[in-house]
Formats: sequence, C-alpha cells, structure tokens
Amino acid sequence: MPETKRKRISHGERTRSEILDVAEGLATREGLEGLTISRLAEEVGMSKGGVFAHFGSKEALQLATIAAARERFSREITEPLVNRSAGLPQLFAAFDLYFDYVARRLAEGGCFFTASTLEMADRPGAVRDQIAEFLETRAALISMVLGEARRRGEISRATDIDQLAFELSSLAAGAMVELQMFKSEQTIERAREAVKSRVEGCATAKGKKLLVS
Amino acid sequence: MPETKRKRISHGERTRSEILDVAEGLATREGLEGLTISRLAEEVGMSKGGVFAHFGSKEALQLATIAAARERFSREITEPLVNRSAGLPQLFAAFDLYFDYVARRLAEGGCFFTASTLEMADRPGAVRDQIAEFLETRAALISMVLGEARRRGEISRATDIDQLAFELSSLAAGAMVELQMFKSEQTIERAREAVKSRVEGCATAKGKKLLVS
DNA sequence: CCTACCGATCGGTAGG
DNA sequence: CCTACCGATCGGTAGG
Repeated sequence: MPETKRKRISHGERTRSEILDVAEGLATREGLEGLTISRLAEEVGMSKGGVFAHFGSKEALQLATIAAARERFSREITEPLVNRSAGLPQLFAAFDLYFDYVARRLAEGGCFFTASTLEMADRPGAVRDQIAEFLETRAALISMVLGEARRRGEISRATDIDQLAFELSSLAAGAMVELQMFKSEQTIERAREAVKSRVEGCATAKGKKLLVS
Repeated sequence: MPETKRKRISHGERTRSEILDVAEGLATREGLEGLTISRLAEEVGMSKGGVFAHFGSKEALQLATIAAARERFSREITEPLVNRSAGLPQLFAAFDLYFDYVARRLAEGGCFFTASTLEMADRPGAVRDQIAEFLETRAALISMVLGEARRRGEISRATDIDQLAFELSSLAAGAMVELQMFKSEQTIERAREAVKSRVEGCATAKGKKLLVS
C-alpha cells in the first residue's frame, strides 16, 4: 500500500486556511469588526454555521486571522531576511520586502497591520493585544538590525537608534495611511526613497558602499 | 424691550453642536461606523429618536461629525498660522500646533482624521470622499508653505518639495498610528524631533537662522 | 458542514 | 425631543 501516510494537512485544515485567506483580505478592507461571520461565509461560499464551526466565536476568528496575517508576514518578509548580511543590507531588504508585500496586496486593501492598529487601538481585549505585540516585535527587529549596523560601523556612532527606528517605522506606517486611501504606486516609491535617504543621512563611508552594491 | 435681538445660536443649534462634540470623540475612539446613533444618544443623555431627529440619517451624522472635526482643525491649527511669517516659521508652527492638538485630544482617542482615513479608505461614498478631500487640502497647504520657504531661500533650491511634503506628512501620520495604540507622550516628542531634523537637513544658512529664533 | 432558530442591536419610521 | 415600533443583521446555539 503506497500512500499510506496520512496527508499532513487534512481537509478541514485546508478549508480553514482557505477561510482565513479570505478573512485576511476582508479584514484589511473592512476592518476586523467588519469581518462578520455572515459576510465571510458568503465570500467563501459556505453557510454561516459552517464558518462559525471552525472557530467557535468571533474573537477566535479575529485572533486566527491575525495569526494568519503574521504567518504571511514571516513568510514574505522576516524569513527571506536570513539570507541577507546583517546590518544595512538586512535593513534595506526588510523595508523593500515590506513595500513589495503591500504593493502585492493593494487589491486586498493594503497593509493588514496598519489598518488593524488604528481600528483596535481603543478596544481593549485579546485582539488589540495581539496587534500591539506584533508592532512591538517588529519594532524590536528594526532596532536590532540598526544596532548591528552601528556596531559594524555602517552608520555613525552618534546615531540615536531608537529615534531612527521610530522615524523609519513612522515613514512606512504613514505611507500606508496614504496608500490605503489613494492606492497610488507612487506612494510606495516615495516611501522607498524616504527610507533610503533617511538612512543614507547617517551612514558612514563604509555604510554608503553597501548602498550601491 | 432690550434683548430683542434673537440669540444667534438657538437652543437646537447649541444641542446639535454638543452632540457633535461627543460624536467627534466617539468616532475617534470607535470609528465612524462604531459611531452608532444609540451609543451616541446614551453618551449625550438623550433618546435615540432625539439624536436622530437632528440629522435624519447615519450618513448625515457622519458628515456632520467630519465637518465639526474640520472646524476644530481650522480653529486650532490653520487659523493661528496666519500670525506666523510665511515659509519655515509657518511650517514649524503648523506641525507644532498639530502635535499640540493630538496631545490635547489623547483621551478622546488621538487624531480624528488619521483614524477615519484607514477606516473609510475602502468604503466608497460621501463620507470617504470628505476625508479624502481633507487630506488633499492639508497636503496642498504643506506643499504651499514649503514652496514659499524655497522661494525665500530658506531651504535648498534642489529640494524636492513633493517628496519632502510626503515625508513630513508620513512622519506625522505614522506617529499617529503608534500614538493611537500606545498613548505615549514620547511618540509625540519623537515626531516633533523627526519633523525638525528632516527640514533642518535641507535648510539653507538663512533657513537655519529661523530655527533658533 | 447545514438548517433553523434565539436575543440583542442596528438604522430608520410614525405619530405625537 | 420622546415612545413605540419596523425589517435587517449581528453573534451565537441546537440538533443533526
């Protein structure tokens, strides 16, 4: 008997991840509250009860959608970074991959996390906490990469890492606000340029060599 | 008969503006969709029908709330600017007044417009269009002030005004995303510093003199 | 995974 | 400005 090994992903698991794929787009466009079970069921071609059975509560659906969005973020941005040299190359790759990600997902509403942050900020609960935790993790990642760049002498020793990390994150998040509203590719290009020139401003001669290559 | 002149603001008008004051805070915290007539009625101490009678539809209430928020923005930010000299002093005053405004309104949820932008971006209609129009008006204002600063030789002639305007707006909007979530005064101070140093980077000797004074 | 249902809340109407 | 209501939709339950 060949093929005795059970498929690692069961039918239920496959359906679940298909539902979450649709949920991620719906939540980005309409918000995590606008992500109603009935609308999701309609978009995915199932009955309301059928979708509900996979999660058990709206909050569980929201948390699963956040988890799915985080997995996509890891897969498309964080993981490819391990192939880049630490320091500035990794920093630029991080932002470039992020801007690629939002460009690809423009039709699905843009950046899931920026949209969710403003929506859930004033709604205490596990959903808000998960979004906040993601933001903190991402900020820590940027600070870490910037710290390594400074240690390697790629950016000036006088650089305030926390301020620089704040500015780069804010440039990206602010660009998302404009992008979500006006859906212009130009916004993404301006954001790429902004990040590049901001870092260039505190790069050492050694750091600047990494910019051209 | 003294006092024959009718009061310019009728009782109904006063109630209306009191309702809108509450609505503005509610919408900033819970979103323009979360601004339900029943919740608003409860917060303002009226019946649902009573609040509804003032506007006639939810969309009319949302539009009136946006108009009230724009009036506050004009009163607290745009109007005080006429007292400042054109060019860089006006530019810095614009951002400083804006950051003062969001700091004052932290308890009411932060910046009404940034919150509304992400919420309404993918919901076509008059409400979205009003938010978009505000953003365009504000962007035009910044570009105009920056253009005047360049004409006066306060910033380098090589400065790309549109790119600079984009970066300053993005820094502010991105800071609002972080502020809405974490409510830290430090976010505002970092944003002030970011705007200042970004402009300083392309200021001429003449422009830099305006920075210290 | 579906049908059939529940109480709560939504935007909106009627009549005063 | 209020009370009393309407149909639609929400999250969630029951039973299969």
